[in-house]
Amino acid sequence: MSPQPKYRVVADALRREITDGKYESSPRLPSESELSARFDASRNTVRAGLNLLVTEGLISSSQGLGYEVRSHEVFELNASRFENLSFPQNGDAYSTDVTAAGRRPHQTFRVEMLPATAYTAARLKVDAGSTTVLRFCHRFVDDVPWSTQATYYPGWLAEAAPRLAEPGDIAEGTTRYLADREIEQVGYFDEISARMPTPEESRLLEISAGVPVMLWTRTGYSDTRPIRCTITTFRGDLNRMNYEIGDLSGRDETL
Amino acid sequence: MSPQPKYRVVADALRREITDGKYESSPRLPSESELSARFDASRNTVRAGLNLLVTEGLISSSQGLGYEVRSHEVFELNASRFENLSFPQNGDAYSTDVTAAGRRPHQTFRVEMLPATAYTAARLKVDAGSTTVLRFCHRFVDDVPWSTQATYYPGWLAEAAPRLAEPGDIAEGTTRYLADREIEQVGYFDEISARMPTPEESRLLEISAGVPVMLWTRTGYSDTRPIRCTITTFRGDLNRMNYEIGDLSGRDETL
DNA sequence: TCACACAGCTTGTACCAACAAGTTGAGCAA
DNA sequence: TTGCTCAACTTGTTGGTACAAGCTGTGTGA
Repeated sequence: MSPQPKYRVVADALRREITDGKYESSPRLPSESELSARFDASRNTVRAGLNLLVTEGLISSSQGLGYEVRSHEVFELNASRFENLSFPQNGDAYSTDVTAAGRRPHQTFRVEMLPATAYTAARLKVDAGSTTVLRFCHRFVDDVPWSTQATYYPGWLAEAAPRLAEPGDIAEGTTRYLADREIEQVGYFDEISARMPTPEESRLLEISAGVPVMLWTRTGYSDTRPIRCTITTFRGDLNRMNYEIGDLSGRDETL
Repeated sequence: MSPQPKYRVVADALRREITDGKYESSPRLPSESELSARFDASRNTVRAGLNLLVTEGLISSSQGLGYEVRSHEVFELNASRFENLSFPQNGDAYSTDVTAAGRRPHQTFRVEMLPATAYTAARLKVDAGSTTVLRFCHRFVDDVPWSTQATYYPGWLAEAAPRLAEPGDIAEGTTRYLADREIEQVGYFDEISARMPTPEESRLLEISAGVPVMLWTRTGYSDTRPIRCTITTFRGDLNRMNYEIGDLSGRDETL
């Protein structure tokens, strides 16, 4: 027999109750002192158990209010819809998607000139430290922070298309603007990874403990070289990315 | 002035030192008692700060040894490579990929009959609770648990292709086996999400605190309906998924 | 030389105490 | 009725103590 630590017993019992649906009617958990009495454990031990569930993303706590079972509502994100002239994705896709879902979109926007990091330099095939243009979006759904999107353009492209580096919005969309300068995106390379958020990301996305972020890096190519690199950061618990590949005539959309 | 809690001060200072590369030569952090003296804080407070970094995935601890900065080594996973007759992916792709990377692959395998969950039923377009065949793989790289892969086949398909439900391996690969029975996969639909692991997943993948899992669900379709649903679970910190879309002649592979 | 015990380090678990700070509702005062 | 104060709850922070348990090197005994 290896006796489980008491705080794990607490966590396991509560996790079981949660997955069994005990808190579906009212998501509020018993208070620390109630649990302390129930499990004959000190408040610290109960807190250790609760903290385990928090880092698992199962519950969240707020001072003065107590612990609650977290509810997810997943947002679908179709990533294989090709971005091109007839189907621009820049910003508009986000607005239309969110509006279509009956939610209210909102975003802030800024433009910066930055030296390329190792990560962006490798993808844009420019020297690390060379100048890049960053167009940065902070997006909200119903005033809840949803994602950040940082698109980096290589310096040579900003010279050929100077409005990229200007602070204002580009009304016709960057894809169209670039195409008018004979730079067309014909393919892209997507990378997806997940990790725990940095403090900066936690702040921007208002992420509490136990929620990972998904990182989606899309490098866009002309027929000869990379022309942009978009890094999108999502809350992992609220988003699901989709790719459609091949012939999907056997699929109807009523998932 | 809003004075930061002391444990956050500890976490911020150590996080800063880590990102500045102070522990690159030797990943070992000072002991709790040393940090306690340095920050003039109790051991409990220092532990709270360290725990924050653990849940952020930055460090890990082991009893008797101390705290260490975690190192990542990312494994690339090309998901857009189409699985079909000329390019089967079943199991073989994993082995060849891992071997190509100079690592040693190893996997365990089992077959089960299971009632469909809401999740698999919706994707396979069968009734929840109806019988499905699960073919389950637990995969290791250099004896480190790497991923689990659960492929569910609908009951009607298992009747048409009985070897799916038999415990043994299918030497020619399931894709070929199904094609010989005139069931060909012509398209698939991928869904990717991230969350913190369940205790079961932590156990199977030997995941410590602060590491999310990536869930990759691939539903394969024949020209008329879904024929399988594969749910792959990865360690988020060790894997990156890639998709190539469109014309990538402008991309060379030396990323 | 070799094997084992043990001291001295590390983190893990568990308890106690006290106060700070956020939330809510009761109840009083205008 | 309206608005405010405040008590009573909640979790958050910080300190303390004690012992368990894992790891490593020293040194003793065979």
